[in-house]
Amino acid sequence: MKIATWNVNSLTVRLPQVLDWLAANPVDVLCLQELKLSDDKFPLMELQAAGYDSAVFGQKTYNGVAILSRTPLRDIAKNIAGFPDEQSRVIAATLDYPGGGELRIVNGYFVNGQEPGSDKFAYKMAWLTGLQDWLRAELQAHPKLVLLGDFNITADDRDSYDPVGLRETIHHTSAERQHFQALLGLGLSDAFRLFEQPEKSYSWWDYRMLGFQKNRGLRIDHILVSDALKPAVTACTIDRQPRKNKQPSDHTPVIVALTDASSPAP
DNA sequence: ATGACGCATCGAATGCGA
Repeated sequence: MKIATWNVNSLTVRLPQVLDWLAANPVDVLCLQELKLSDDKFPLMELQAAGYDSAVFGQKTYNGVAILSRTPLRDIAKNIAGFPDEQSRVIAATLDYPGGGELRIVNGYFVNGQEPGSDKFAYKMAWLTGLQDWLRAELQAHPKLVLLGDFNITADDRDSYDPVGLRETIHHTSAERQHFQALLGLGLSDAFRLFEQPEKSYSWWDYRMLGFQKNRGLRIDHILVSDALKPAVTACTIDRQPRKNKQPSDHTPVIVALTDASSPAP
């Protein structure tokens, strides 16, 4: 099965591209971030016609997340239990795992943080701590779990086009990277780094200054798989194609492939 | 240090993203 994440930067603008992408890439699950629309504006029917059930946690103007799935979603949870939040940043759901048992999907639009030392950065730190505490329990309840989305964190220097020039700036600070490592410490693995990857692989490029054309990007969209799922991961790739569209999102999809069998292939 | 680009907000200029 295949699971993907994509920050679409306004689903209103990007819906045609999402439908085109799903037609060309019929993944089982697609997690979206930055819907920038309220639940009543969510294109439920269009996605249903494309074969996807949706769990939605929208918000007007900012944030907003959704999980699209070819099979029914249940036990939908919104935001981080125990961390009161005005902003719609997390949605979780459970589905049947083709190999047996069930699979928990946790889709997050992590806080940007703007600038170290700012109030927004403090919010990012608190949010990350809240996420970690909640995920510990989620992993207990759901051993087969995928945490994915727009993390707004580069895991290490390989994830940045300019790790030296941008050292300790937003998305590059040690504080953020320590939080990323803490998530791995819960029993999660960065699926992308389980495989050999091209150098300078990124998932986001600034709209300005020909960022994409010059490949001045960051890898900040991640897919983390739990220990129970790790043996089943067969590939993790970034699809740069949608970034070449007219009127693209500044992010592009990341996809993970899992074997359908509950035990790894020989 | 600022702006560059795109999206959202009622109607223009500003906030925000990363």
